[in-house]
Amino acid sequence: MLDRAVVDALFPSDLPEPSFWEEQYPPRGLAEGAKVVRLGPSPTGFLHIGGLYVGSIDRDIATHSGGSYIVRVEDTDQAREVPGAVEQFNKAFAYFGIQPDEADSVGAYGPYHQSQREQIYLTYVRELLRTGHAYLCFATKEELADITARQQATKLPTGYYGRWAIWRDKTAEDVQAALDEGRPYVVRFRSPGKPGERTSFVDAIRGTLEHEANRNDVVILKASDQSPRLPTYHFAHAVDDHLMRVNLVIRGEEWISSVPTHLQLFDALGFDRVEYAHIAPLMKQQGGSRRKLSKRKDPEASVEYFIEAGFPAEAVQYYLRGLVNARLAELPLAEALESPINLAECGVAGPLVDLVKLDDICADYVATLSGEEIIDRVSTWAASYDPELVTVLSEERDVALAALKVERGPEVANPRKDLRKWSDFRTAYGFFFPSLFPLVSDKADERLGGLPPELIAAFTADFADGYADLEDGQEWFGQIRELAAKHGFAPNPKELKKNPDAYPGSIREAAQLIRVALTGSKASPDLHAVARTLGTDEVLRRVRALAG
RNA sequence: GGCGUGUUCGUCUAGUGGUCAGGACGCUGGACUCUCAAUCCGGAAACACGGGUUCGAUCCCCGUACGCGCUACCA
Repeated sequence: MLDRAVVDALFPSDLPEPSFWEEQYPPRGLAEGAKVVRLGPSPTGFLHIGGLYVGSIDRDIATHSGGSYIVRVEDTDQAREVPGAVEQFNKAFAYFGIQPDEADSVGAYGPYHQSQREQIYLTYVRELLRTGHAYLCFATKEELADITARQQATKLPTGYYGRWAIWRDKTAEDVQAALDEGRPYVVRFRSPGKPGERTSFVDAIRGTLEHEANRNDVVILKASDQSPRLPTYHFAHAVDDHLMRVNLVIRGEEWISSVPTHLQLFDALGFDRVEYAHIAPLMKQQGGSRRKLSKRKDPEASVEYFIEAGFPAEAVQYYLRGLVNARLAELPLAEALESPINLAECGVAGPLVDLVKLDDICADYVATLSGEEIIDRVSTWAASYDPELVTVLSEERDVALAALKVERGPEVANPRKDLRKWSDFRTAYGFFFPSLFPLVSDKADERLGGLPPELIAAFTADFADGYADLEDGQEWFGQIRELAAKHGFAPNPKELKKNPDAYPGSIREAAQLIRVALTGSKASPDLHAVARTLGTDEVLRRVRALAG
């Protein structure tokens, strides 16, 4: 063990003692059962959907227990940091309405960026060094690589432990000599783990878990020749979660294997242990098997994907909460968003993200919205992603409202479900706006179903010439019915089926001509309603374009 | 390799020592219908495998297989 004087000389002379930080960040005095939780995103790119997933669990637990939800940016790997990532995170969380109680400049337990907590970490590193729970390691990258290679060659567990921990028991003289040479070093934790020893701990989701005790002398403070001098995740977790008075750590299940290390660290530092809850990761189907959603390979792994496409935040939240607790998926949306998440009910296997199911949920959700609400939401989305649409919506709000009245609204028993996300609006309802509608004039257009051009021309011309803007739906459609008969279409699909060669098509195909002419689509809301909304002039303009 | 963790219809899952193993999405047949969507009625579809324990196991125990994770001065 190094002399205290030697240890202290490695640190700034004005570095505070642990008691200083303990007083600065006192216990919170919260009510019994209140959970203080935190999310620790790394600013290495866009927010992963898993971050949103765990963040919504954190937010929920903190809210329902009367605790606090902290976002602490874990930027200890400065090399991997991506500029602007933190802003992206904030934007993404804001979109989904998951706001922390403490983050950045808000909260008494900050700073909330690990890179700004150097002094705090150094205090505790010095403390571990003073008490012999940690030591200086001057091993080079080459030496470490060599150790790993030899361990692998002899099928030994890899790591810095036992006889492989070459600096663990060096004499004070050797350390001093290396120091005098100015060699860079890291600080390693002196693990108390014994060979064969096992530890167990309770996970709030999985119950009692057993694991080999940690024997690795993990690095707790990175290289001495870097500034700022930052800790590894393990050490930062112990120090930050203690000082921020976090009492429940909710994180991905990839951390389960590290818990024995974390427990040793908490003990060595004299901190009370925290409760853990390890969440199964969101998965992705890959051929016959499944794997973790990857930001690089899967666009839907990034929260950006959902924001850009304009998925309704509530629907995504609802879907995610249903994955967390299946019980919530059975509840109506509003109730499910209110009903508390229960950690004990969390699944232990990683669920597959099912975009098709999400679509279904979104369609159901949007169907409950009023036309006004939809226009507002679409406009908000389009402000960032479809500027032309914003202009159209604001200049022709009345048209948009009329369009969204067709087979929609509170008085309609079974509203249309053709809107899943805000970006669907243009394709589903864009045709209502003359400025967004390209006329259909090519009779060979595949949307017209391959009918003979002369027939198309004759039928549509006839329709336009005799068109009456009738109020009654049946009467209005009578026009198509009569013309269909006149031009030789079968009166109904069954008749056509019986005698396929006798007709060019059934009334379906005939109606479809008008539909495509008016909407440019093979699928649209009720034709009569569309025509009434468009107005006679516009109907004639569109039909005549096809008549040629 | 070692350690950990997981495995019920295609997917999300409910569930129990004796159940016709339930629901939802998707798929599919039909009804309705001018189309699409919606809606309604129906259908196919699962306890990973092998041993135990037991009168009986999807459920309890042990293996095996497979998936995932950790085994970094990444988190």
